[in-house]
Amino acid sequence: MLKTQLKNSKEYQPGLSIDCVIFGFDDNQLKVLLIKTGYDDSWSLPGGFISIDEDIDTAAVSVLQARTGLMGIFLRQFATFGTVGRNQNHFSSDSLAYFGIPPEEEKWYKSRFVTIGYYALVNFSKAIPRIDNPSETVQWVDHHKVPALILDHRAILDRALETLRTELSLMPVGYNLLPEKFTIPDLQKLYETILGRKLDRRNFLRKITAIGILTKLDEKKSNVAHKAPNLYCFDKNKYEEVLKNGLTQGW
Amino acid sequence: MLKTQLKNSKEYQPGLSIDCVIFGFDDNQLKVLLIKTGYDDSWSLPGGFISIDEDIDTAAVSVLQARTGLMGIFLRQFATFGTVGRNQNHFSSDSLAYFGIPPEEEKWYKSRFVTIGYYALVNFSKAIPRIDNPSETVQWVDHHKVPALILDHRAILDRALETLRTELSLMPVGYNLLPEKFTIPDLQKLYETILGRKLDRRNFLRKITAIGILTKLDEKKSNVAHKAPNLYCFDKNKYEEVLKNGLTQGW
DNA sequence: ATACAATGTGTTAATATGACGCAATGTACA
DNA sequence: TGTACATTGCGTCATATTAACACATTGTAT
Repeated sequence: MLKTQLKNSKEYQPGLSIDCVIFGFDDNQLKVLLIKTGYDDSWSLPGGFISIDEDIDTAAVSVLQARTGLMGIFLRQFATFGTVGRNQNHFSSDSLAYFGIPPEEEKWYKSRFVTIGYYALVNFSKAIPRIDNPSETVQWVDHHKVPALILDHRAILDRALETLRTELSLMPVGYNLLPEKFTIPDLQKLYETILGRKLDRRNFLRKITAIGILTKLDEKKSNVAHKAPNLYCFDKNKYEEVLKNGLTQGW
Repeated sequence: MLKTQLKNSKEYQPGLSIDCVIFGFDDNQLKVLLIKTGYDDSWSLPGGFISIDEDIDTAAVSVLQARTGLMGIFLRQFATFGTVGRNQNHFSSDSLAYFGIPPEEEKWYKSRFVTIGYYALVNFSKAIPRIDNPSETVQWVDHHKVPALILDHRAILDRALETLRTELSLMPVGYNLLPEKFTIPDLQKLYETILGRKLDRRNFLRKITAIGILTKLDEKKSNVAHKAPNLYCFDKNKYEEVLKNGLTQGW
């Protein structure tokens, strides 16, 4: 949550931070980008502070860009977390010293923080987890196998997933999580993973194609066992159109 | 936005405020509770600051309670607003002096603020608009006739209404906006007002009763022209149940 | 060649939705 | 007093949507 930026605390909006739940899809798993600090090997969501002259949305984009190297990503604010004790006793003086925070800045870091939660959907294959501090680890983790997280990050993650599930029925989400060319079974697995339940193959195909944002390519997936599924891509124009109007149906 | 609380600024979370969009329903109109300050007759959403030792949700409850006298209300955080310039040049030194802010506190008020938006649904007949400063006016305004508002409050209001519309299909909202006993036509008018379009009478009845949260009373509305409609009330238990599971259908 | 696992397409019954018809009720006014 | 009228309550029907399932097709593995 810290090392990405390191200005003087006066240059940041006080008492306010950003935390991002960055989702990716790979190996039929919904993964989340997590960070392990070198100080105490604790895991956390990637986050950062808000420059005093920066929109909160822009700050979120910065965090995302810093961690994944990606731009123009699907990014959405979903909730703000601000119970009183949420970051109480989080930073010890030792840890701040470890992170290179000068003593006169300690008070700022130890004060009460409210955090704005954003979630992002990224194309796993294009995202490169970035480390700007060698003692940090940035890692994709299956959302079923998330370790203990600092502060209330677990609750933030849960809320993000909950939001994603709800929004899945309101808009076509796959576009942001899959590579350019993909198969319908792939897309279905993505939906099943997010929703946490099985869907009927045939009904899924009918519904997803009925939306009208998929283009069937004259190409099949290669190197697969059994029958090779057809490849599809998203029709970006129609996708934008549907995003505006919203979807009606559920899954 | 100010006068509700007036502690020393050090007792508040810096750079962070709460704004509430309080909805009520009366005279077949969806109304919003607005505040006119005595200083320059400008209108704003009721809001306040967050005590350093107070959860943000609690702060929102406080604002609501201070303005409507109501407790145990449906209150929901919907978005956080934080573009850089949103409160730039909002408070002049003159205005702060008018509000009784000592000069040494000016810097705090003039600094950049991020605001957390909450919306509330209240029973109009039970809510008593409260004025804690005689120079202020607290008033219910038809959401179609909202005057110019300060800062980005118009955008906050719009987002709140948008959220309410979406949530209307996800949960039974009427419970919080209507008096204990009400008629189906009343409830329909509420839905129509929120959604901004007409619904078919007969289909509405079918759908709303199918949810199973309404209890038909052995009583008719009195003092009405034409045929007296039956009175209903909400079944609080079933309502809670449905809230948990969520609704599927749309309107 | 044949078994197998997964894909592509079609069918059908149940349910939900939207668009109406019509009788019943209670007030207003001749 | 009784007739017009707006509004309510209940029902019908055609159509759209959904869920559940059958079957032929394809390409790999043995």
